Amino acid sequence: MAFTIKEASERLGCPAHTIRFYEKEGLLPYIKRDKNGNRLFEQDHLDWLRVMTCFRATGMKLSLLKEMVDLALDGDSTIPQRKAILNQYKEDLFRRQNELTTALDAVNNKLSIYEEIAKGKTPSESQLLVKMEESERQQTRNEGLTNETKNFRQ
Amino acid sequence: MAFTIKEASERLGCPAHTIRFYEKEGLLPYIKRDKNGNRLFEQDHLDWLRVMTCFRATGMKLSLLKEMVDLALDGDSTIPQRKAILNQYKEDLFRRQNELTTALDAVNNKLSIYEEIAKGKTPSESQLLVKMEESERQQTRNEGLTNETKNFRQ
DNA sequence: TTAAACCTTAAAGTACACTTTAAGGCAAGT
DNA sequence: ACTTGCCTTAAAGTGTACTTTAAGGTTTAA
Repeated sequence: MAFTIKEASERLGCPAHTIRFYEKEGLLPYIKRDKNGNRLFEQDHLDWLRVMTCFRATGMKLSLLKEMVDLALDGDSTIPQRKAILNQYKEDLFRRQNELTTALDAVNNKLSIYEEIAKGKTPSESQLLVKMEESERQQTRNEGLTNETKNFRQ
Repeated sequence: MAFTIKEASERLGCPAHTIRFYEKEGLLPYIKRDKNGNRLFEQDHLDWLRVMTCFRATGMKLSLLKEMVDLALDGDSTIPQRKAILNQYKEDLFRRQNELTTALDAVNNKLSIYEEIAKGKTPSESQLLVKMEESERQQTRNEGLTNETKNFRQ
């Protein structure tokens, strides 16, 4: 069974123009056409598009996807190269996971500081993101000073 | 104690030009200057820069960082807005975590398919990313056919 | 005193991934 | 016949975040 570009677009939640762009970039080889030249997508194309969307959302560049497609077109002998690419990408994914964890910690810390301020408590000096709050509470004291002498601490 | 831009750059692993760019965009208020106009960074600035780098690496846009800075400059009364921004961002982080998990699953699946191929096994029909391999093994059979009749399945 | 190694600014350029625009073909319904 | 709605292409435009360039000022060591 074959799908029109609109059906593909709807199924993937991906703009038709983007799909055409991907095909033009060589990321989606061997798309057939009907007698009017309209694209016909097979389920396999949708599957691969979904994978590309997934990899793109997590930081893989189009150029790397292109490399993988080109290697795949060259046959099984390129599997070692493709394995190397995916293992490298996997490292990237782990690094991103760590970055997300760090960012979540920072956000939660910031939010807890807001709670402390709401309760009228003084936040700890050493915490990340605390200084910004302190500077805010200095703002009234800073009024009337020149820019040069303001001691805003982000 | 104050740091030059080079010292700040080295401590953060962030190009000096990027730091200047951030200051110009209003993300780093109240940086002092020495008598020659050279920037002097306090520890607080480095701390905030580190937070911005952390948030940037996890998808926060500069425009949102700018909003947060501007709100912070307006004092404690803007804490509800900043809380809303951070809670929204937290949702983004969770979504990204899910996307990473999905991508890792897809990568591991792909890698396991490579193993199966190495062992000469036929990969399961229904698995994500399998079709690409199949199409590769079809390549030899496809030779001699026109582009139109090729049935490459990505 | 002059070269190296910093620093400054403004502005232009780059990378990436779309996204939009313009111009037009085909088929089905009224 | 003609409007609607789908499709096509090539090319230009956009947004984001830097990054590089150009031109020049200051400090320090040889």
